[in-house]
Amino acid sequence: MSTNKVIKEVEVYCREHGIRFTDQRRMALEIIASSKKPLGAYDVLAEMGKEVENPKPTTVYRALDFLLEHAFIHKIESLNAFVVCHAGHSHEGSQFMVCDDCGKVEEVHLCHLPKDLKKKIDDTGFQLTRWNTEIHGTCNRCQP
Amino acid sequence: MSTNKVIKEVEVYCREHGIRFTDQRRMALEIIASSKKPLGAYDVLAEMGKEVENPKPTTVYRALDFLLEHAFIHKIESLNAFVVCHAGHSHEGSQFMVCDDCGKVEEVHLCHLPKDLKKKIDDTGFQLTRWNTEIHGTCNRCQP
DNA sequence: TTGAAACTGTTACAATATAACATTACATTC
DNA sequence: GAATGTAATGTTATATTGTAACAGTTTCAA
Repeated sequence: MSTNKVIKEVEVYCREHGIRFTDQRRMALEIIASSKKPLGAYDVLAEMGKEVENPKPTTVYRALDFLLEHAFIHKIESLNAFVVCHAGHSHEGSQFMVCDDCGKVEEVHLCHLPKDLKKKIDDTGFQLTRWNTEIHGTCNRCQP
Repeated sequence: MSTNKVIKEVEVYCREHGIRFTDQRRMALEIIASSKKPLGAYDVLAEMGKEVENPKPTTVYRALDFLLEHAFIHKIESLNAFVVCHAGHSHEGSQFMVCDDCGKVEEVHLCHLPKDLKKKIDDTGFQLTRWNTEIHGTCNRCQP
């Protein structure tokens, strides 16, 4: 999905939900959506620095928090890095394939937990709010 | 499982596999195994500081790297913290329930990926080496 | 017993993330 | 359109997490 399309969709979503999609937030999302690989917060910061004068970490983290909160982006915890969400719908869980060779990440859209895991969780009385699976390995293109 | 039992098992495993279970490694493992909650690297460092003179981050991270490599401990990526592994066998994937209230973490021992996810991965030609699922929510005890 | 590999010591620093408080913009109501 | 409350931003400083680089020591096996 093109960066423009992502931005447009988020724009619409925000308008419809009375959420403020400010310049900083838009800029951060554009940067992340344009990248082929997950970006760290300080990568985003550096990119923002090309457009505005001397942005601060706080600024970036605030924008990231906003984007995460509304699931416009996801955090890849094992990389401390962020990717745009292409799901087009909200979901409480995510799954990613992370290539340790080229660094690219692909989201797997099976937005559900396996039955036996769900059962085990329910059996313990655990009330889940969100979950995340990160699968490391080597992608198709990077194999010998 | 008691800390002592963990240590004993790891001792045996290391002896049988010709791996060196040094004092620093033992100390780090004892500290993590004794904790009811995941510990950050600097928590471990602080604990080590009670037993030896002024340990350094490098020391802790080396011990942690060793313990992770042999899967005696796991890293909870979303917390930057470490827990002992109670599986008693090696496994390429882990699943954790993380209580955002009390901070306790429980490992779920369903050491396999769901079929449909495995299929999707295989279909893309991705070669997986390891995976990790972190489930956040509220544990039984912390619910109203 | 010696040579290679693994482990440890030490110093410095890089990378990631947050706290605290002041200021500005925005939307609502009077 | 002025007053007011909330959300967003600006600014400074600092906390937390993690590595690099190189020297010294221990261990184990040939």
